[in-house]
Amino acid sequence: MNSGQDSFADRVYWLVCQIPHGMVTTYGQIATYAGSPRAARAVGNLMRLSLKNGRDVPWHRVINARGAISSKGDTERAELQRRLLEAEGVAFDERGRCNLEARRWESDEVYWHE
DNA sequence: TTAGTGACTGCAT
DNA sequence: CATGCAGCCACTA
Repeated sequence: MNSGQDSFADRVYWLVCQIPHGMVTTYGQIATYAGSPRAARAVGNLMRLSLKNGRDVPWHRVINARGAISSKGDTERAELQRRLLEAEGVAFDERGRCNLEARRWESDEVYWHE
């Protein structure tokens, strides 16, 4: 769909913007759709940068593969992320995990392929 | 060009 | 289950 001109970061941002309200997806999933299955960690970094740079993307809809919110020290952001998701109807249990099975968003089209 | 960074992940314990 | 850890990767300075 896109000419290979765009960077990994561009594809990631585009994909995250496709996640519907009330749905979530994982770093690994975005990385896979963006064409680099093992770059989940890099996706996390990009989400961090997007927030820092005030990019207009629903970064809060991206969580880890265990269905939880990755805090890694930034409890402040983690709580905000949880509030934003709960406001969209995504519930978290006592262990801080949501029903990924039911809430996971999956792209309905093959966006990127080499 | 290179080394440092970290919102990840799967597997072993 | 929960923890720990090594492997992986794109972005930055």
